[in-house]
Amino acid sequence: MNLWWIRRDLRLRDNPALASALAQGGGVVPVFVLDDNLLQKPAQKRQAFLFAALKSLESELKKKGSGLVVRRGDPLVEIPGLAAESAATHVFAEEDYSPYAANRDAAVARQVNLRLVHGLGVHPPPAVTRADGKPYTVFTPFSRAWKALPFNGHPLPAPAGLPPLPELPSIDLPDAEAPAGFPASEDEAGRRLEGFLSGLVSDYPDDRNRMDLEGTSALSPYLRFGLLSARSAAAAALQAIHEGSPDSRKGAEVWLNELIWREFYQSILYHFPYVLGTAFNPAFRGIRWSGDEQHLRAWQQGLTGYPVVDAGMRQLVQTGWMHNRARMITASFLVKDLLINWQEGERWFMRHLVDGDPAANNGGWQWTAGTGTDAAPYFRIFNPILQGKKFDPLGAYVRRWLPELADVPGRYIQTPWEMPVDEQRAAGVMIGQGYPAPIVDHAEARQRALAMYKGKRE
DNA sequence: TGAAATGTTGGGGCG
DNA sequence: ACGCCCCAACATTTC
Repeated sequence: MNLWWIRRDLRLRDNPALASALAQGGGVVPVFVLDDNLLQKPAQKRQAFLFAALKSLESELKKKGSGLVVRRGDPLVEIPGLAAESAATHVFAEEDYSPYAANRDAAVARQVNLRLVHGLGVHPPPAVTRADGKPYTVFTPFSRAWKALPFNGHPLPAPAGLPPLPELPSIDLPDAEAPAGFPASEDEAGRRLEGFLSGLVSDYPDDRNRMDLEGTSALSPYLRFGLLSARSAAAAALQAIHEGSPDSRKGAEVWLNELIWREFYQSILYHFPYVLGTAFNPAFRGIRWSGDEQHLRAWQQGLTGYPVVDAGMRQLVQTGWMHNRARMITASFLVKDLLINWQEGERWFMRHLVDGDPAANNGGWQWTAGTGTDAAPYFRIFNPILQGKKFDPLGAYVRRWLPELADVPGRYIQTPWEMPVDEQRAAGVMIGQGYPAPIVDHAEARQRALAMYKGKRE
């Protein structure tokens, strides 16, 4: 008997861990451990997505003649325990590169015959390194090396049937509904991928930045929990690049780059696990960040007075997802305008994002803060007003998430504090009451940030 | 995957 | 006709 220990590979298609367990012969027990260490962390929407996805996976497993064993507790106890109960000789699992996962797996491997199989990304981190074996710390050369590696582009099919599941104790999955807008099934992930690559992708290079449109693939939660494999996504992108129309070819090229960014940050976390605790670049470790609790709370609640920032933050808390452009704008605002430690933002995002992934989230925050690999230069400071005008030209995104500004005329939608009082009255919102005045002046904040960072540089 | 400050150019109004 | 000024539009530099 073998265990297929499921962690963030909730799929039957293109699942190398499952395929290896099947190839081993002698039967497979699919198991998921509800890890108390992880479930303690506040991340309601993400957990709801996970539970719903598990429910869906369980029913797919049953259709194939198997089932799912669910345990709750510490994997260091539960996995060896189940291996003993089921007389399993091997435990197969998809390798996960976060420090927590790596330590957990090393500890489990001391007790059972654990076979870690690569499947989280397209290429395992050690495969994408420089000629001297050292990791890349700049994206462009990393992506060049990534693209140069052989990739056959043929994801594994789902197994036609599975060996029956022996009688084993299992607990019920927690009841949870997937967050609105993200039905949690492998089929849904496949449909989205196909739909995206046959439609939206041709306008992706421009539309992906438009916060008022749905121009992105919205696949992040599915990739996060492996309802869709990175290999399947990359294979489909490459197919569009080779066979699509000129527009969809270009779009797929840009989108593939986003997949590579994901893998770049996985590789960074693999090679430099300390980034979860401190700045990648030592020059920026001594910064004295602001401890202004009111500013932090205003940012978290979407009450900064800058409409695009607030729209993004409310979209996050209400839906568990935020448009990528808005992620950059809100992150820049926390770090550069409020001078609050990027780690506060990292934590808040992890708490609310359905797609929250330590590697990508940390990479994104350190990029914004200018403290990371291939980071934005410290003087790159987003102007929330200009960003709003450029990427939400009609103000539709702002109005959608800030109902109190619904009737503000277009010329003031990114700068409502400039509205004359009679216009405020006409729009049904008084600045300072129904919607806050800006909590900082962006021009002043920019000067403060430049001075602060300049002092810290080298 | 930035924005502001500064520099340059050229058309048009005007005496 | 000509020179001057203003300023929009674009380019380059700087943070």
